[in-house]
Amino acid sequence: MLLLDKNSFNLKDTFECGQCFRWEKESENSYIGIAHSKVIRVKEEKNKIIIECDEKDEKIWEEYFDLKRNYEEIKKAVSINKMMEEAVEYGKGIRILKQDFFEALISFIISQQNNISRIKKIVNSVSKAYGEEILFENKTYYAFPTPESLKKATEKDLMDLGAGYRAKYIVKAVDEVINKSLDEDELLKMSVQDARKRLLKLFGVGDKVCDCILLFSLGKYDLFPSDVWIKRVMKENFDTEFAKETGEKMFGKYSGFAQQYLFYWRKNLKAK
DNA sequence: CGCCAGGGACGAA
DNA sequence: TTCGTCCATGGC
Repeated sequence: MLLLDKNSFNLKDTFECGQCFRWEKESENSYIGIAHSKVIRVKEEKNKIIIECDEKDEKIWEEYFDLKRNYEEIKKAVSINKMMEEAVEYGKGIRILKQDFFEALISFIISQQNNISRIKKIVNSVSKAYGEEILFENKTYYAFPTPESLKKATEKDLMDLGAGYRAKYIVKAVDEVINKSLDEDELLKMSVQDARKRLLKLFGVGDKVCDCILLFSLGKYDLFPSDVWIKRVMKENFDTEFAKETGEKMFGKYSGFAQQYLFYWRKNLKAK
């Protein structure tokens, strides 16, 4: 069990800002999620955030929840104008989760041209069909499948689970992970530019999905993944069609954080 | 019914 | 290089 000060960690902001797909609200002040083949509950009580976990796993969750990072510093640094101040204020409890590489790879392939509730639905059905069962408080949950297990899924299987035209992308990505043509450790050793180039070679992985994988699982925080919402907010506020380039120039090593505050704010709050 | 969703492949110009 | 068009699917 990890006990944290509530400052700069809000459950709703972190789990519902669109970065992850396997967390569900359990009650007014608790969420249950599946990550690293474990089910875990995070609660908010008084002024504390409580991560219910085994003592032996604390290191895992410390990394997953990015607990060592000073988010107050980041928020100050990206608050470069009125809009950013507003976006940061709206999403001030966001932490960028460090998710499993294979899970992020497949999940963000699924995310393309899709909406968040359906992404979650598909990721859950894939997990239920190919992931390991986890029993938690007398309920069965399913871990995100290993590459070896997901290898059993054919394109048709994945279509039947709702993946749509992305099914063929998933099959190929799984193959490349299995045969080590795509390897997490190798990506980590590369420069960001080289890691991008490698991921962009994958069938069905373009700029946006590539940046999400790098940001949300490999800790490349100097990227500014640009989807329709980010393009919209950058166009509206900076009159630019080049959201990614402009964002990365403006926010540098904090691009990924800035991007997440903006996405969450623009998508949920601003009408029109 | 048409439009949209955390896009990308593909062929045409 | 850039630009249309198509791709599955469900919610509204």
